[in-house]
Parts: sequence; structure tokens; C-alpha cells
Amino acid sequence: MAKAAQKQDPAATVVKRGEGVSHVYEILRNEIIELKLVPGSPIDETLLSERFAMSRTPIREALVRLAADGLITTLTNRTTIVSNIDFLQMGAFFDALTLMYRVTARLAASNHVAEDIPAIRAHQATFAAFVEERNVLGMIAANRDFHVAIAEAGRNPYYTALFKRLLDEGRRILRLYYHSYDDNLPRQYVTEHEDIISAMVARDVERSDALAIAHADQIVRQIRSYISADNRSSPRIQL
Amino acid sequence: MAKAAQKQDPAATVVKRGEGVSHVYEILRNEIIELKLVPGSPIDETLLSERFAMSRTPIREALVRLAADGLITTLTNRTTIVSNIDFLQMGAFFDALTLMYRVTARLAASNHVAEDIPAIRAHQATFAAFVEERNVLGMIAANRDFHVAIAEAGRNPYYTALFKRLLDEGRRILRLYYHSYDDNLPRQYVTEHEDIISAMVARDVERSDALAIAHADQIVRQIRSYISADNRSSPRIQL
DNA sequence: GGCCGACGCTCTGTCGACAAATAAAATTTA
DNA sequence: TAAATTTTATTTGTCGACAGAGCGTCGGCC
Repeated sequence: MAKAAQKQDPAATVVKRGEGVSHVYEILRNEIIELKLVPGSPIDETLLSERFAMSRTPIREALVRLAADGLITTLTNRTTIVSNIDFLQMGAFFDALTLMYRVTARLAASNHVAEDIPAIRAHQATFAAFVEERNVLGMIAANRDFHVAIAEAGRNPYYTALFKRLLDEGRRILRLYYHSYDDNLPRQYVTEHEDIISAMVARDVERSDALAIAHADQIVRQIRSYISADNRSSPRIQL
Repeated sequence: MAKAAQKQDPAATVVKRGEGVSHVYEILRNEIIELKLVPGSPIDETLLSERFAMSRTPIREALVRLAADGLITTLTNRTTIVSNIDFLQMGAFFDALTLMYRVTARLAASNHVAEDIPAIRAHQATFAAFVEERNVLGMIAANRDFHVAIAEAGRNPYYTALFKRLLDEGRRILRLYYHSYDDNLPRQYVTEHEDIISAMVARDVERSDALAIAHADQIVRQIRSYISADNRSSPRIQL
């Protein structure tokens, strides 16, 4: 048996009628974001239907949802592939990500209620724990949950939806480019998160905004450095 | 025969293999936005499959796409209904709409190329023509296309996607609340559009931003006035 | 020997049917 | 008569099967 089979495949779980589609959707979504499914690789419906022990119909509906999220690309009458990460639009991605960091932080400072805080702190604690463990992939996921919680406290579902999509895309990019662990960065993120929380609790919109900008810049800079480190084989020409 | 049958139902069109789903999707999407399908009303898959002369499978896949757009709501094992317009979140809607007006206008001023202009001007001309005809519903649709064209010139697909969704939601709200035709407003919009174009062509980011804010405020104010006019039966208590 | 077209294979798009889940109707019971 | 419960009916979720559209392969032709 393959070694991977030791860890129980969640696809094996039996689900009730009406949950089949979301079950497949959630699992595939995770595997795409975690790059277990390589960008550009084809997706075989028949294979999936065997793996999930379902007919192709619910599989296809899950794929339609993933396509709506932009995680997969459907080539009509041909095949569907895991969406590629588009380097040309990296600028647009960073721009949108930064803006969403800002507006969600601002709204959270304005609109949060006391009940929102525990969940946010819990995600931050999880994040800090992963930092101690030097578990980068756990950090990335916890970071996503932390910021989503803040966005939800801001109570603008349009922003939250876009932010989720961007953060997930960020997870894919980070997985793709992550190479070396730098002790300093994660600890700095922990501190920045703490600052963001306190500004939010104090309902200080402008400070929340400023911190969000700094945080976003930091993350963008990190991703950029990963990318350029990866491009070292084809260095930019310096004039 | 019903009078509606005089206008050829686009559902009757025969489509090639692989286009069935998008065909259904487009038509239903339009009917939801144009409120031909009333918010809250149930959607019968069997009925649709008869109407489109297709099996339920492609119909269901189209419905999944609409659900991803937030245009319909699926109640598991029960039924799916046309999404209601959520008045409690009207503030969030206006906020996001204004922000997208702004960022797309800014980006268009920065990133547009000469080839983008003709399409934008064409949409503006269409809009102006509808104003002359006093065709409000046409105006609303043309206005949407105009701003989408600007967003596309800004070349940030994340913003464009959210903006489209917001503008479509706006079309639904306007259809719902539109009552009386005011001669002045539409002409003002035409002027504002012209200003937006010239600021964009001049690559004046800040002026584009300012105009976008003013334009958005104007539209938000208009929708708000429609809504409050509609609520006249239950007036707010003035203290 | 290389290019072009017919053939077959694989995979997707669509179909009709069945079964579970829920809502509505009918019936019983207090 | 009203409430509770069983029965019926409708509608969704899932299934297995078929047919069309590409893609690769093989053979023929220049």
C-alpha cells in the first residue's frame, strides 16, 4: 500500500444525501489550495467518482463550484484543469489583497461586537502556536483564518468573500514559493497581529488602517522576495 | 397563446453540446436581475428542464453557478429560491459599491490603453441614447456596461468580478424600487460619465477618484430616496 | 521520408430513471 | 373540533448509461 494511505483519506467518509457535493467541494478545494493538486494538471471526473465512491453527477457539480471560485478552469468538451497561478497578474493580486486588508480592518474597528473578539484571539493563538512549532504551512492557514475572522467582524459579506478568495490564492502562491524559513518574519507577524487586535478593540479606525497597510506591505514584500529568489536563475538585467 | 410568447423565448434556441449549461445560466441570470423571477420565489428544476427542452442535469449545473453568484439560494433537500434582496445589508452594499467605483476608476486612469476608449465611449453613447428615450431599464443596463468597461480597462480581474456582482445587485434593487422618472438625474449622469471619461483619458487618478466618489454618492442617494419613498407607509419616527 | 486524413479510443455532456427527503393531505384519536 | 400521526405526493439528489467531441494513432499519399 502507498504510504499516503496510512492517513485516512477524507474522501472515504460516507455522507448523507444532499451533502455529497459540498463534501467533494471542500476536499478538492483544500487539495488545490495546498497544491496537492498541481496547477495546470488535468482533473479526471471518472477517477474522482471512483475515489469518492459517487457517481459523476455530484462530482461535476462540485467542479462547477470550484470553477466559479476560479480554482479550476473548464475547457469545454475537453477537460478541466487546476487553475494556473498567473504571474502577470501578481500586481493586481497584491493590490486587491492590500485593499481588502485595509477595508476589513477599518470595518472591523467600526462594526465589531464584543462577541467577535474571542474567535479572533483564538485564531491568533493558533497562529502563534504554529510559529513556535516553526510550522509554516500551519501558519499560513491560521493567518488566513485570523484575517477572515476580522473581516467577518467587519460585517460586509462582499468584502469577506473577495478577501477569502484572495487569501486562499495567497496560500497557493506561498506554498509554491516558500523555500527557507526566516525566524524573524513570523514573530514580527505575531506582533503585528496583536497590534491589529488592540487597534480594533479600541475602535481606532485610522490606526487599524495604518497597521493593515503595514501588515499587507510586509506580506507582499515577503512573497515578492520568495518569487525573486526563485527567479535567481534568470536575474533581471541591471542597467 | 400568452402574449409573452410573441417575443421569441431565448430558451427555445437549440444549442450545441457543451453550451447547454451556460445558455441556461445566462438566461436565468438575466431574468433574475431583471426581476422577471421574483426574489424569494421557488425554482422548479423539472419545470425549467421542460422549458429549455433539456434534462435536469445541465439545469442543475447552471443553478449551481447562479448560487455561486449569490443570485439564488439553495435549501438542501428542499428547494432553491431566487435570493432575496437583503435590506439589512444595504449599507454594506453601498459601501462596497462606492469603493469599487473608486478603485476601478483609479486603475482605469492609470492602466488603460488607447484601445479601451472606443468601447467605453460606445457604452456611454448607448446610455445617453436610452436617456433620450427615457428608457430607464435600458439606462440601468447600459450604465452597468459602461462601468464594467472602465473596470476592465483598469485590468484588475478581482475588482472587476466584485464590481460586476455589485452592479448586477444594483440593477435588481433599482428595478425593485424604481417608481417615478426624474428628468434631471439621468442627464446629470450623462455629464458625470463624460467627466469620468475625460479624467481617465487624461490619466488623472485623483480627479477620477473624486468623480467616482461623487458619482457613487449620487447613485447611492438616488437608490436611498427610492427606498425611503417606498417606505412612506411606515415612516421613521423623528425625535 | 514527411505530411495529411481516416479510424478508434477516451473523456465529457446529457439523458432518463430511481430513491431519499420533505411537504401536504388524509385519517385517526382525544 | 383540534391536535397528532400516518399516508400520499411532489421534488430533489444521485445513479448508470449513452452519445458526441477531441485527441492520438496508424496508414496512405505526395
